[in-house]
Amino acid sequence: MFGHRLVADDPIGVVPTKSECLVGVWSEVSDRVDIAEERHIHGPRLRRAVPSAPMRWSQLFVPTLRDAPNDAVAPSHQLLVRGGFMRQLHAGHYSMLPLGWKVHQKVAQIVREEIDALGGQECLLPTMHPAAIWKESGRWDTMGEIMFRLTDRKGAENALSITHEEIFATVASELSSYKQLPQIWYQIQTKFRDEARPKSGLLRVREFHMKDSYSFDVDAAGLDVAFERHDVAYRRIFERLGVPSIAVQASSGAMGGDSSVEFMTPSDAGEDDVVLCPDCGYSANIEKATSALPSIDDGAAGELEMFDTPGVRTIKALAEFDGGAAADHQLKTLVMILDGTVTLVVVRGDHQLNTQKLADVTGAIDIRPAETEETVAALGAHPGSLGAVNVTDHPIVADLALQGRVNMTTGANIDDKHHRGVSVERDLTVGQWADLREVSAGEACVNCGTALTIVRCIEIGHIFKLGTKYSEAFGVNVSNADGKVVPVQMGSYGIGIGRNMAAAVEANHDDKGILWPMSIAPFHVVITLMRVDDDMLAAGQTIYDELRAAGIDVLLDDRDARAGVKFADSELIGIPLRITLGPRGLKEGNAEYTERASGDTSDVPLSDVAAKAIEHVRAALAS
RNA sequence: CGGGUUGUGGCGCAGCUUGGCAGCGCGCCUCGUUCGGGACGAGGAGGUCGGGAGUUCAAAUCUCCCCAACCCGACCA
Repeated sequence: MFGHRLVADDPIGVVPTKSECLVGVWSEVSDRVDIAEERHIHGPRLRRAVPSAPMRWSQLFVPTLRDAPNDAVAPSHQLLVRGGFMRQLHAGHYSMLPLGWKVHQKVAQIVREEIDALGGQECLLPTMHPAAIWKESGRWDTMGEIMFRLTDRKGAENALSITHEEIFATVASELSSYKQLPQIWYQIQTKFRDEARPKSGLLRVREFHMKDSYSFDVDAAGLDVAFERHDVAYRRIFERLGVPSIAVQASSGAMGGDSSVEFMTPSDAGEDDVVLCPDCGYSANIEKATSALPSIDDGAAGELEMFDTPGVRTIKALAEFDGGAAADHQLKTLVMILDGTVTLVVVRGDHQLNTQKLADVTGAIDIRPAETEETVAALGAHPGSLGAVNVTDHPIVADLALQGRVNMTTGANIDDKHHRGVSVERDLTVGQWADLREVSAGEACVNCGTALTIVRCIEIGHIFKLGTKYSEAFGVNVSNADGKVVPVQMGSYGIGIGRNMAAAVEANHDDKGILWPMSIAPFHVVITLMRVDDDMLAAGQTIYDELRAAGIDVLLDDRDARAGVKFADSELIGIPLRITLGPRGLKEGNAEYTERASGDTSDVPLSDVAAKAIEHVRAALAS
């Protein structure tokens, strides 16, 4: 009775040694005697080498599932749930189970090592912030609904951390001299973002760990160095994580600042489109990408003329209409509401507006298409007959591709009537020219003319040159070498830990399960016992001890289960190496050595198998 | 926020049309036989059928309201 309570109540690792227990109690829990003896014999040495408790699958909580939950679609989502790495609490919030947390910590540790290597100093800042600090930068208002806000008992407003530019800037306001610079500070800490639509398991969540680092330099040249160092470190991180990465030009969005680079990994589960030139290497997020357009001969500018177009409501219909015009000779007029202001956005008939580009060039925060009633109120006509000709009471933003175009056709702001002979610069009061159109696959690269491709990607990291936006808001000033007080140049750099864990699965899986890279595998090696008897346990234990002593992360599959179950589980959870001990091989003095990724299997003498695995793991980790 | 789908034991599902004992497969527990690729037999445990209200002698099933999750879109660092 007492013995059973011990098993139920005591977590692995605090089991008393045999000598501390009453004789007889332990006979009821014989497997625990093995653990106790192991700790008794090897405890001190293991404690130094590997601080964690011995890992026996029979004692591990790894709730694997034979079927994926039906609401999981992305491979990483399915496999991380099926493999017992995590469970969902509610939309966008996941509980990390022992296996999942182990991987998460390994990912975080790789990131930590690489940021340390570039001179980063780890900190930990609060996750709850007073509203005042966000009001100081202006982002209390501009961040919108993405920020979780809560009110405390005194009625004071607070925010949960979405990012930490403001908070690090307040810390940095203690900097006073260029002699203290450069500084790079970072943390690996929880972020909360009230995403409109959490999805795909860990790929888009509302609560997650991020490594965010911040650089502080006296001048732009210093910022360039910090940025470049992060660029290099990030590439190394993704390489170590086994996640293929592409660095692309990106929109800075709500971060502000001069320029930013995103790191992307190709995946159907992603949410971003990346424009790539297969020839010269041009790469940009579609929110930023441009392309070269063939020139169009419009002939000589004609006169503005209104004509009847009964029932014509679309670009396509006008192109087919007798007396109409091809789509690339039409103007598409989009009525948008930018921060409450009705704005006409004009692009070529066959082009699509990219709203992020519109946001970037106008600085607008809240952008939405106008409702039909708003459109009619503003222009006097319904969608399908809209145009910007002679409109002066609303701002007009036009795409660069329309500069110099003449003889264009567009809606006349009277239902069932259009204008032809439109000279864009003559007939439209364009307040702002900007690159607004979204690149399509097959268009020519701006650098080399090669046809561009578009690839779906997951954003796995993002680095920003912030400049002085936050240092000016928070008074982060230092004296430079000339004795002049200048605002510090800041950069910020983010990697989502859980998202990279998921991205690693997206990039490394097969029909049987996950193929973890050695660097972040929950265990490097699993020792699979085909039968759980004394001989087998003893043989497994010997190899286990050897691997543990070498610092290898090893799991002993001592479960009383059939071979197929053990094989399938170890393949599902993706342990890179498997040492199988079976009665046949044992009789001959051999173990079976299997690589998860290739499936290659060979017989290895029992006396050599641990050494082979150690060498294998070390080689994999060193690369 | 708009559109769509789905909520029934831990996971996967049937039952709902036509109201009438809450079922199946996997998993779990016990015993036995097995044991190198997700065994077999026997016995067992486990469910306020997402929640509330209503209709009815009777609701998983019909009606109304609400909630949640997922997918597409919008949005997004």
